[in-house]
Amino acid sequence: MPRYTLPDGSMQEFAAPATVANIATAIGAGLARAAVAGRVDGCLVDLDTPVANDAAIEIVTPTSAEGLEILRHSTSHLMAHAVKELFPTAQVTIGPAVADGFYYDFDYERPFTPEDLTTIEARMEEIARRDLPVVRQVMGRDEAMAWFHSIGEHYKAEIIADIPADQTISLYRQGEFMDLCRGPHVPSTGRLKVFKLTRLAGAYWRGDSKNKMLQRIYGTAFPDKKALTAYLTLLEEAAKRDHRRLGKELDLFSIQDDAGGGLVLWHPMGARIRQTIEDQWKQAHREAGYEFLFTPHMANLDLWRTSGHLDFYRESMFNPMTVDEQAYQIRPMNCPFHILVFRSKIRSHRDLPMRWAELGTVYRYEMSGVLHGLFRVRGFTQDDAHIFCRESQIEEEISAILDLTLQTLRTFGFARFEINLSTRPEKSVGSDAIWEKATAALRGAITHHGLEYIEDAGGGAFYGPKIDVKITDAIGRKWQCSTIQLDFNLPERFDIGYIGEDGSRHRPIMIHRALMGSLERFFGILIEHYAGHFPLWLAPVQAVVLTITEAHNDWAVEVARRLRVAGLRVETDLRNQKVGYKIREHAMRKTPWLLIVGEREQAEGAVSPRDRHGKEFGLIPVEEMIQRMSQEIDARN
RNA sequence: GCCGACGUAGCUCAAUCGGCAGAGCAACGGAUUUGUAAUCCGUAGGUUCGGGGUUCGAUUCCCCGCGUCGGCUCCA
Repeated sequence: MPRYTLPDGSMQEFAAPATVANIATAIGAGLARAAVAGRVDGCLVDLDTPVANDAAIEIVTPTSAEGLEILRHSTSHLMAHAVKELFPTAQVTIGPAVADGFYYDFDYERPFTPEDLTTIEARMEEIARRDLPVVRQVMGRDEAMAWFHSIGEHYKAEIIADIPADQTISLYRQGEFMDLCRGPHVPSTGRLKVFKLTRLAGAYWRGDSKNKMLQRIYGTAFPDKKALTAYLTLLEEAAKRDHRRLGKELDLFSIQDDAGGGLVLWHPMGARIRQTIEDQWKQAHREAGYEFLFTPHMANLDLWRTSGHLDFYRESMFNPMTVDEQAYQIRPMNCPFHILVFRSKIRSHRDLPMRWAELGTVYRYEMSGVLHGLFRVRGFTQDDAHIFCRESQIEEEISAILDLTLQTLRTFGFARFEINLSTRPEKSVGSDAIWEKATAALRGAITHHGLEYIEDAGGGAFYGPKIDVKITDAIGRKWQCSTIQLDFNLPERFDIGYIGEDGSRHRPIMIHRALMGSLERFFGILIEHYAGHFPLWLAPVQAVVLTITEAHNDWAVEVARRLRVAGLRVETDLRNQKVGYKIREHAMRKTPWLLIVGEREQAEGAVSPRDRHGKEFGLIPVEEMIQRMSQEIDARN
């Protein structure tokens, strides 16, 4: 008499071993209908799996992350099934669920077309209507390989060869279609109702550019129509916020062939925003006890040899140039220069910690195909800093950096963070002792802030552990900008040291950190986060004074002058146009405040403000308006 | 770099089967003196991404190049 424990602690008792589906039915018909798989003592299984003994049972539905993943994975099989029916000579390869849906890679003699996608989708719907049971079966390794070879699915056979010997080889059959898969899967194709094929792409077999290029079809699936619609709406919203589009519309920046791909030209309005960002950054760093450095954009190649970049970073570097028969390298990083400054004289333990920041522009070679607006470029400015400190100072410094990081990100309107701690990888430099000590210090700094974190064991760089901070934007997308990395390698390579209290020479700890990462990329993220509606303190034009008729020009100019004196970025619009015309234009430029001046305003020394949402405020004296705007700006922190 | 799609005026887009390259917005000129998201009239604007080919004739078809966009890690 097996007894099954449910997540809420209650029990279900059966006379004989039941399947997961039976248990779901016993709990409720609605749950049974929604169920896609089960979790038995923590392991995901198909619904028709019998559970012989007492066990903890959980019914998995598409409302959970793993249930949705199963739904999508099953939909990818459905797609492969449809493709095999329509194009029998296509070979199936792999087809997992991914973040927003799923994909399946095929090897086929000709490229698929967008029309094929429509056909495949229609066939998928048809197969779903057949409501074919999806059945798991286990096969011997050799038998499975032979069978896949016999039906011409050589990729599948190759995959089997790579599956560890201790793992069971399972296959899933739906009608005539049988695919190698670990599972679990939905019980029948009829369960797949809401899906959509989204795009075609090339993808290398096993992600390796040395291998054959396969054809990838992306799609997505959801538990219900509403969720799919919501997803498509999000995509539209993201497209509306696209920084490349807004960058053009608002005249913020451009990237032109005449200069080169991945090289950003900041136009005046974009440059204003950047200056505001930089001012904010500098102020925060001064307050946090940083000094600023300026270092060159290129250096003798030997410097990069010493730093080791020439060995392990070469494919991201531009080729060196020749200067007076010497090789020079445009910089992909700033750190070696900061080390040279450190090394320029003898340092005492009393000097430490030293915090040196630089808005350092670097150049990195990116393959032409990966360049993408401001997000992936070849020249960008890092808000870089290096802290040289003693071992005993690590935790305190990391803690201070975390403070500065979160404070900075909050200022820019990000409130949700995800913190990742990456620890020692297999290949690494530095002693066990220092790794342990440093990792503990990082962990300590995070918990000291009362923050949650995700530990990525073995995910650190070879030269030290690190903390990465991800932010969530206004439409829920995550971006990693901030990084705090310990470095046990460069101090060694450059043989830097300080004189300790004991009079002997010690190796300092070096911390690399960037809060925004790349100014270009961060700017792109800000544009999309705010959808171009920058908060007042960042807006390139904070207010436009616009007149009703020419009779009010003098007053408009005077209003603008007073705002400007108060430190506000203001323009006038004196054109002989109707107010509606001018309002529309400035509204489209997303100007936060429009200050309308006419007869009444002029007579009373006032303006009639209109905010970016179209809200009107009546007559307000100029000085009061200045005060209101100043308060709005000060509220950013 | 590789696979696929795309490339027409500053922007957004049209141009039937291969037959005179167009519209709206923006720009410029003029009129209008206007109260909360587009006043009217006019003018100008083109190497149809570049090069080559097929053709009487190419924005259109073919080849090469350049660029843009979507992808190329997420394990069967």
